[in-house]
Amino acid sequence: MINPAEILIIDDEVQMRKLLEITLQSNGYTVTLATNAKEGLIMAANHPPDMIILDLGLPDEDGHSVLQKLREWYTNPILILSVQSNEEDIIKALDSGANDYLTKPFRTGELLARIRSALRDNFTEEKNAILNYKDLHIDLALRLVKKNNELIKLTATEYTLLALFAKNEGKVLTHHYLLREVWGPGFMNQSQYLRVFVAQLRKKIENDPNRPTLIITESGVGYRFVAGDE
Amino acid sequence: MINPAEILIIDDEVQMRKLLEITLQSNGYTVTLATNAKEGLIMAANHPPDMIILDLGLPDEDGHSVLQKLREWYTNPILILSVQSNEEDIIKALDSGANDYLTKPFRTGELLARIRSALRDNFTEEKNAILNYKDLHIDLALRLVKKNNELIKLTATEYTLLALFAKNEGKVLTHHYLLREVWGPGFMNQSQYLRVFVAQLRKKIENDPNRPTLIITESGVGYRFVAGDE
DNA sequence: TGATCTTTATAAAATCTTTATATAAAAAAC
DNA sequence: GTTTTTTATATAAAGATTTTATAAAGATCA
Repeated sequence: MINPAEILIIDDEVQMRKLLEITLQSNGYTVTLATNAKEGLIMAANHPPDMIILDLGLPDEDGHSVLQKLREWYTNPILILSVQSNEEDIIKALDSGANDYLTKPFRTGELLARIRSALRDNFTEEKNAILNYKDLHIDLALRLVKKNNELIKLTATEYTLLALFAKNEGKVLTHHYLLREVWGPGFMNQSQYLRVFVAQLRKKIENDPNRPTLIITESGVGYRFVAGDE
Repeated sequence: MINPAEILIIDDEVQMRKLLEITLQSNGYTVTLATNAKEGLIMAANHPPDMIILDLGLPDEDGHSVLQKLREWYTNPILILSVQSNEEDIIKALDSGANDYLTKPFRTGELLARIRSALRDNFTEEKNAILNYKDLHIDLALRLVKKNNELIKLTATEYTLLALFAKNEGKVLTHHYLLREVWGPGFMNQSQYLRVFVAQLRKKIENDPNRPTLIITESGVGYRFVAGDE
């Protein structure tokens, strides 16, 4: 995961908070903690996390009420933790907008799996990367390239090549590597393809195609996409 | 609920099937039944439901394997039912793309609440939906399309395709994706269907079908529906 | 029967591949 | 160090191929 998901935990028990914090952090998540309903609502509002884990048994306010207040505006997943295992509580929580409901004590592995499941949809799409280099914008989700806010029309191959460059900003990519990734393993000695398509890309994205600043030639090796100025 | 959600149940036990069928039907869902893995996969492919309830203990194929095969193309919620309550099974299923996991015996009310929760996200989109692009109005609830306030007559397939485009405004949708969503996974290389129906749609919704501005061709990749000008 | 979907045929457009040639960079020779 | 030779790169443009658009005929379904 490139950007670790941020998870807000709202729970009043010290031990449970500690357990969750350690478990989630050691699995790569960024964790923020709230010890009661009021604090939790404020923290969620100030800096909306990617997911909330909410204990229903809070000292200062009924958990169901907290859930409802959150759902008035918060759209990311909410997972409920509770000692209550009676059906009414579960139904009420799920119908108030909770995405999942786990009863304490729970198994850590299962909790983590349910978190992954809940985050899966929201996370694959959202943080899907819009790359910005100088006046060049590459939206990988929309498959769109803009220069100075003007749409640039690229063919399928040109786009694949540019996206590959942009995802490896700063790195030298060898001819072999580029040919294999874009055209397939059977084309690894068709260096001429690469020259033709790099020239076409430069014509479309460079300010002065004769003096390229984005796609740099590394003679005898390959090409390098750079964002740094000059 | 205006259009009742269609739920496919894949379970080999007669009693369980009957219980689920009656419970779900009496709650307004449309239910289809499969008694084994093979049948379930075929039914899901032929007519993709809004949700699948999958029993992991099927006689003819391992449930985890069925889940993986479904997730290769099926994007709506999948809820797992199983007698297995061991952690490995739960984690494996959730990480393979299941949205929820319930162990038998389960409480009916909780099952229904979890179904509502799973369907909620997928279904709320459809309710609120009147999409306006330029002089084009698409009412997803009423299945109506207007251009310059005049009703446009679309066939079922044309409408499904246009609605899919409109829901993904700006994104490039690949041939495979469009064919799978509109015709089903068995039609993924019938690109000609797509060309025929895109041409028909353009004739009906574009100002100048020869110079389309709404449905843009991305040669070699797919099509893109755009609302932004030019 | 009439509407819709599927298939076939063909023209047009877009893209990819190849060729040719000019230019630039690196290596070798002096 | 300078010049020559060799090798690598850039680019336009022609040719080949693939992809797309569209009409229209045939099949299917209610």
